[in-house]
Parts: sequence; C-alpha cells; structure tokens
Amino acid sequence: MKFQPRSESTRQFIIERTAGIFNVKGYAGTSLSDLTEATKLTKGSIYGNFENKEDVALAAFDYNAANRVKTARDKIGTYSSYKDKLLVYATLYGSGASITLPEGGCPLLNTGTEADDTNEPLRQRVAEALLQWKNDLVDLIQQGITANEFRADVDANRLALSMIALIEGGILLGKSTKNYEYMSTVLETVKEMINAIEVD
Amino acid sequence: MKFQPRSESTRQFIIERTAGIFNVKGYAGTSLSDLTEATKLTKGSIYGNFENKEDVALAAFDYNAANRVKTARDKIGTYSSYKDKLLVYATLYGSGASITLPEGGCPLLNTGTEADDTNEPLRQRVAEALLQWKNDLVDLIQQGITANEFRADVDANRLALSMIALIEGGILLGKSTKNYEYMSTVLETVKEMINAIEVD
DNA sequence: ATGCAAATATACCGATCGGTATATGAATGT
DNA sequence: ACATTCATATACCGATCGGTATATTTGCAT
Repeated sequence: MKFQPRSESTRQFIIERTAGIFNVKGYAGTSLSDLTEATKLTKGSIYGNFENKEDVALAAFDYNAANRVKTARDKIGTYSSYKDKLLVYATLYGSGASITLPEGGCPLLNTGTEADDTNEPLRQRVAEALLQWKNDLVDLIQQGITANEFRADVDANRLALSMIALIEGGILLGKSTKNYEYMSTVLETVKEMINAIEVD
Repeated sequence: MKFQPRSESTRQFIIERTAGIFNVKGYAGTSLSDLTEATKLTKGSIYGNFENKEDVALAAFDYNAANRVKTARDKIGTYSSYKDKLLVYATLYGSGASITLPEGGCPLLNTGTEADDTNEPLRQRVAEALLQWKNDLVDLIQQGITANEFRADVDANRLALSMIALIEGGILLGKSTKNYEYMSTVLETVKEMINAIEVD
C-alpha cells in the first residue's frame, strides 16, 4: 500500500519552512536534522507527512518554482505593453543595484545543476519549469508580434531561450563573484535584445 | 605545524581520478568512500596526501578549471582571426549536434552554484576562474579592435560577460532538459553577437 | 642483505546519516 | 466522561559519514 500523509497542513508547514534550506544547501547538502531544526518538529513527524527526504525535496522545489512563477506573473499583470511584460524577467531578480534574489538564488539554477546527473525526478521537475518559462516567454513575444509591437520576423524560440540563459548565467556570475554589477550588466543585454525587436 | 603531503605523484593521481566525480556529484554529494573506490586507495592514503575532503575538492576544482582553460587556449591558438578565436568559446562545449561537455558539465557552473552560499574557499576559486575567463574574452575583443577587426565602440566588458552568461545558461538548459538543441540555439545567439561587432 | 625512510593499509573513533517501530499526547464524536 | 482517531514525540536501528592513530609494506641507500 502506498504512503498517505497524515496532515496536509503540517505537510505544507514543513514545505514552507524547509524550501529555502534546500535552495541554499542543495539536496545532498540538506540533512534530516536541518529539517527538524527548521520546523522544530521531530523526525517521526516529518516521516509521517513525507515518504522520505527526496519527497520533501520534490515538494520544496515545487514550492520554490511556483513562487517564482507567481511573482513573475503578478508583476507582468501590472503592465500593458508586451515590451514591459517581457522586461519583467530582466528585472525579476533585481534592477540596477537592488537585487531581489531569494536566499540561495534561482531554484532552477541550483536544482538543475545539482540534479541533472544525480537525481532524475528532480531533474525532470526542473526541465518542466524551464520549459514552462520558455513557453511563457514565447507566448509573450508572439502576442507582441500579433499586437504589432514586435517585428514579425523575430525568432521567438531563440530569443526566449537566450533570455533564460542570460538571466541564469547572470545569476551565476553575480552570486559566484559576489559582484552583482556583473549580473546587472548581463541584464542590460537582455534589455537591449528586447529593445531590438521593437517595430519602431 | 602544518600539513605536508607525503607523495606529490599520489596526490596528483588522486586528483586525476576524483576530479570528475566531484564535478558530477558535487562537494556535498561526494563521499570519502567515493574517493577510495575511484582510486583503489585507502582512506589512510588519501589523508596522507590531503588535509581533508575539502582539500581534495579544492585541488579537484583547480584541476578541472585548468583543463578548461588549456582546452580553450589550445584551440584558440589554432586560429588567426580574432573572430574565430572568440568563436572558440561558442563551440567549446559543442557545435551543432556534437556536444563535448565533460562528464557532469561545466565545473564553473556546477561548483559555483553549489558553493556560492555554502563553501567560501570553493566560491572564491570559482570567482577567480570566471574573472579569468572574462579577462581572456575582453583581451581578445580588445585585440580584435586594435587589429581593426571589430568596431571600436564595442563594450568589451559587457560582451564578455554576456557570452559567459549565455554559455553557462545554455549548459543549464541543455543538461537540465536533456535537449541539447536548446544549448545549440543559445550558442547561435553567441555567434550572432560576435558577427554583430565586425567592422565589415 | 640490511637498515631506514617514506608511503600505504588496517583498524578504529565518535558523530551523524536516513529511516522506522512504537509510545504518547491532542483532538473529535458520542 | 470516554473511547477512538489522528498526529507527533521518543527511542532506537544499521550504515555511513569524515577523520585519525598505528601497523605494515614498499622502495632505496648502503
């Protein structure tokens, strides 16, 4: 028979308290005692609500990924032009000097690099999140084309992938060097790319 | 008194045999038994040549990073034009369908994302490697400008950082989704950027 | 061949790992 | 008030963790 979590609310509580830890320390670097410490619960309670450590990690990633998407979509909703909507992603993780990365950085970057060769279930979730992001960008670009805001000959697929790569690579540069100027500089290129596809 | 490695050759042997493991599994994910298994040596022997696990990881990263640099510089030396030299980085990790990533992917990406918030000595080494890479790129661009191959108004710093971000972000996309088309597409943007700074 | 030094292997350490069986406590319905 | 259900805490498991003190072997000089 399969596992049945005891309390949905406690399960949610555990996810909220530990999602940040997984994002900072990674899957291998996060221990059960990290989880009990952060929740002030015991191991028995955690294993009453999750099958195992990986099960917590998967739920934590989903939580972090969903937060990303919600933050982005909320912000996108406040703009009317497709240019501004697209630019949201260039400013999602900080505009100018003020960086607004979650602790540990982007969960897609963190989890993707750790899991790609070591944890297939996690890797698949990262892949889905990246593709969802790409699709969201492609949709925005194509809607912008339809609205005659962007040129019709834009390669939406390549632009979307390049934006993602620039943003994630920019985070790597900023966080690894602790010089967030580097990240801002890379985001300038993202903005330039978006400017370059305008019709005017 | 400080630590003194017993045998430089054994030390080197351990590094060669384990550098790939650290690149795939990460620092936290690699255990001492992984190291003894890969080297067929015992723990006593490893600790006779390294202070601790972190000491091995640092040496392994240096080894992986040096390999990267050597591969790139060797390839760059075979081209005469600065455009072709720059393009080496866009094809370093694979051109078209053939991807030539080392097992586990780029050590800068892997180690950077794991270490940025958890291991300061490792993080610093990644930062140095990234800055070295950036400087190499800036030098190539500026030499290209001097040689009248590239336009004089090129922002070498921003182009260099953007190339790095695109390449690393492209690796993330390719490896996480297991669809290396995505990476190739991003590398197309790198090539386009280089084409765009030519004088002709 | 023998003595010495250098390097590796053995055997062990306490701590912590992920995980589980069971006991205890807190609600809930009657 | 009491039994039942549901959820958490306790106590424990074997395995493995990183690390070390010591024994054994290897290679080299004489």
